[in-house]
Amino acid sequence: MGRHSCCLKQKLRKGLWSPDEDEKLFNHIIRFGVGCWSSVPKLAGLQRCGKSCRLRWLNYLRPDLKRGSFTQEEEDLIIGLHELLGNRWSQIAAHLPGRTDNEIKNFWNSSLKKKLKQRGIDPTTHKPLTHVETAQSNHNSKDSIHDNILIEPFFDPFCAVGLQAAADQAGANLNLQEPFHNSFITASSFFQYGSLMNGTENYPYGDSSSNSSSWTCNMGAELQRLVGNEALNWNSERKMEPSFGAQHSPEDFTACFDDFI
DNA sequence: AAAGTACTCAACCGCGGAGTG
DNA sequence: TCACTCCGCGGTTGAGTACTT
Repeated sequence: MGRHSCCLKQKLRKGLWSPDEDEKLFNHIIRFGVGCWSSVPKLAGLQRCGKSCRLRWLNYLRPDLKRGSFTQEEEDLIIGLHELLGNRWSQIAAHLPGRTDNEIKNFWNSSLKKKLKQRGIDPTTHKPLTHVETAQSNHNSKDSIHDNILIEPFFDPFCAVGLQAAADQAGANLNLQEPFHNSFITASSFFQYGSLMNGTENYPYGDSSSNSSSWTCNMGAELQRLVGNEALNWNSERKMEPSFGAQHSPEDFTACFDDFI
């Protein structure tokens, strides 16, 4: 097995993506879709391997990404799903529209694990820690001052995403996320939401005024509904569909894209 | 103000599974 | 069945930034 063959080639760039590279990749996928990831770098004129392009697209450039800090509802959902699914980040992400597995994984490792320890809960087993472990955890941990800091997008190909982040920051119930999604779905049918959206479109997302505690009270039943047989039948696991399908025309996307800029 | 420490998050790495010839 | 390629996932790393001393 070993290293991916595309990474063995010389002169491939690594590290952070430049805005120019982002633009090339974004424009290429707008026009032609993904197709074969291994051919994307060459066709897009990038000195990157296909894996790198895929990761950049999925974690940053995808227009359906939700930006900004995690809401209390999302936080509760992640904790509940983690209890059921463990470190299956892609499956957890499938239940959080607009969030990536990488984003959730980072959030879990940097913030949620500590929060659970502070509450006396073992983040691995979700069971109460021993008194010694709890005391140790409380002694070593501090409240993260970043918990309420909004992550501002640097390069946001869709300004609506930034608007949603602003709404989140202000705590206003502007619910920009929904029209954002609906426009993509109804105006162009461009995205293949597949399992990502099925069964999740009725979430109380975007309703920042909703009562967090009451939502949490219903979380057990909600999780059962969401996860359903997945938690019990690992053989039936679903995978996220690619965001782009070859059947969509560039014009569809461009028209849709223009609505948002 | 400077140095040290802690934290975040984008990106990479390595592995396993699926598909194909 | 085997060899190979490609894709996707989870774990890990390291640069940049924020915070503390």
